[in-house]
Amino acid sequence: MSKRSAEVVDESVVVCCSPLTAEVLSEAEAREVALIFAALGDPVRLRLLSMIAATEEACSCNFEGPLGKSQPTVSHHTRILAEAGLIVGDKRGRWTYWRTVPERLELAARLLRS
Amino acid sequence: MSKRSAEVVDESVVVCCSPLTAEVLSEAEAREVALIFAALGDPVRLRLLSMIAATEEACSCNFEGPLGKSQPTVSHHTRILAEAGLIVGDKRGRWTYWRTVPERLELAARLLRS
DNA sequence: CAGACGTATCGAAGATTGTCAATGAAAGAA
DNA sequence: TTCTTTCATTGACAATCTTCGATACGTCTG
Repeated sequence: MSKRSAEVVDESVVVCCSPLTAEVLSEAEAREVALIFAALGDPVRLRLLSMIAATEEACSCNFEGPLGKSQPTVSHHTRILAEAGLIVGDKRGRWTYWRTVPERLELAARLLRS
Repeated sequence: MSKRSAEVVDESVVVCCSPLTAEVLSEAEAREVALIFAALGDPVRLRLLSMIAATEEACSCNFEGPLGKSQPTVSHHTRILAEAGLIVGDKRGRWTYWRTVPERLELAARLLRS
């Protein structure tokens, strides 16, 4: 969380509906959309995302083992996914429970449909 | 082209249909899917892709100006998009004409739908 | 309170990536 | 043939990214 919290997504440029193939992207639009796909462009984060999706209410401690990555590394990746708006974390007690943001995934999918 | 040609996509792991959120990805699957999204995770490549989609039969020389990038840089990005299977190049005479691969974009979109 | 636990942050090492000047290769024009 | 044009490749550098050990922070337990 560089700004305020993991669930804050920069909405300075509103990425809405039209597919990439419908009109040429401006530089600002491209920069924001790239943030979403870049978050999806890492194998560890893809597996992390699918693990979070597999269980509602997944806590970070469940990921280190299956991913074979250290705790700081897992924390780093959850942060990037959260900054891209793809997941949100719910801090309850000592644990942080993560869940996906279906609308954000749907938005990304819409961008790719022609 | 590290292997044979820009349009050859490594199909060692068949990425087919089921969304990321349906089941936990294996490491090999994640690695291949990440290749697609990583290709989409750069602003210059996103604009390049949308430019190619905007005109059927787009030649590389049309991109340097609008993108504000050098010719080798444009070539580098078209190669990455091609290796991800998102575009294919048709070399006719002196020009290379690029076009998108809708099925590949549709596949990427399907991976994101829950 | 002190200790254990889950997570985030810091700092640094190593790998990967984006970029461009220089060069090469292939095709048409003169 | 020689020159020009279009694109790919090479080599190099800076910026970014992935990773982890060390450390700090907040929370629960005893």
